[in-house]
Amino acid sequence: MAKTYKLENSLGYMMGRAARSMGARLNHNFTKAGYDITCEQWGVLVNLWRNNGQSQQELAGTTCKDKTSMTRLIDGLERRNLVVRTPDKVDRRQKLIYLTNNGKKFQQELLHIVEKTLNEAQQNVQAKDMDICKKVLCRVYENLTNQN
Amino acid sequence: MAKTYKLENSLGYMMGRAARSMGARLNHNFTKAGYDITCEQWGVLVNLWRNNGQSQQELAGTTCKDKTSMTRLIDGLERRNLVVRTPDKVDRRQKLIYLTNNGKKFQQELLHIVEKTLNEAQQNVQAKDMDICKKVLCRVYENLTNQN
DNA sequence: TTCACATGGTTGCATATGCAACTATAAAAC
DNA sequence: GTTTTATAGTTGCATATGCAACCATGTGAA
Repeated sequence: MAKTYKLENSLGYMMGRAARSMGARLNHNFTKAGYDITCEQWGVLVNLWRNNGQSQQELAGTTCKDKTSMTRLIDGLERRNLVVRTPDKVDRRQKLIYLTNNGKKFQQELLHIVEKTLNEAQQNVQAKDMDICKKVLCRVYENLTNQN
Repeated sequence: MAKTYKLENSLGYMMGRAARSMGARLNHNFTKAGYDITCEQWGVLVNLWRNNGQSQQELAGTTCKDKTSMTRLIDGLERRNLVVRTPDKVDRRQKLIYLTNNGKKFQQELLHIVEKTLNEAQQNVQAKDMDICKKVLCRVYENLTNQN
């Protein structure tokens, strides 16, 4: 409270800046490797590779996004022929999202690009410091979502 | 490399999630207090409070944004009568951005909201862990901008 | 002096996000 | 069984971001 506020040293500024540079680098590495895909779309695909055929709400939950965002991410993935929407026969409100053959095919290559990008990002960072950083980020998220 | 990739434990995912929740909470707290302003616009205002009359490029530099983003942030700030664009008489390519009286007026109140939000975010986080987290975030940003 | 190049800013297009309002369907209440 | 309420998804509007193309102005070289 007594300390002067400095934007460049503010948590929000530093998180936003680092997250933005990370997403940009990943997008860049995808593009460079010839994949027309974004880092956010990647997050959806990861979930589907582990558990194919989820509803949009489930995907929104596991990727921590709004259902509106998910609608549009899936629009994009469908346009790229990576997933398809299938109406659920039991609950006809739901649409289940399935990977296409195209969407299944690139799993390993994309994973490799992601790991390469993570290595770029984590250069000269000690593993224990990274662990602490992740714990703090996780706590910050919890603090701000459990409406305190 | 040998470890399995888990999205929920991935640096990019955790940074993005925390940054997004932070921005959302700040926007929410601004709105709740009756201010029609966003967290990104706040970043520009902070810079102007410290140094009024910067060019758009300068502002883009200090807030780590693209000049296109800055054009549109300033569009928004101008619509809200918080800043004005003034053509520079020396270098007529530049436009210098000045706070209006309106933009100067709310500095203290907005700062108070930001500090309150930071306190919400940092609950139950030890100061030394937060320092480590910020150092890591800073390093990650550096790793990804100095095109390694 | 003129031409090439660099710089500051804007615009168009694409992606991403969130809120509010809407439609359709399901489930609960009566 | 009908009415009410909840849930899944979409759409419109607003903000934010980045790339490429563009215009205007400044600068340096021939």
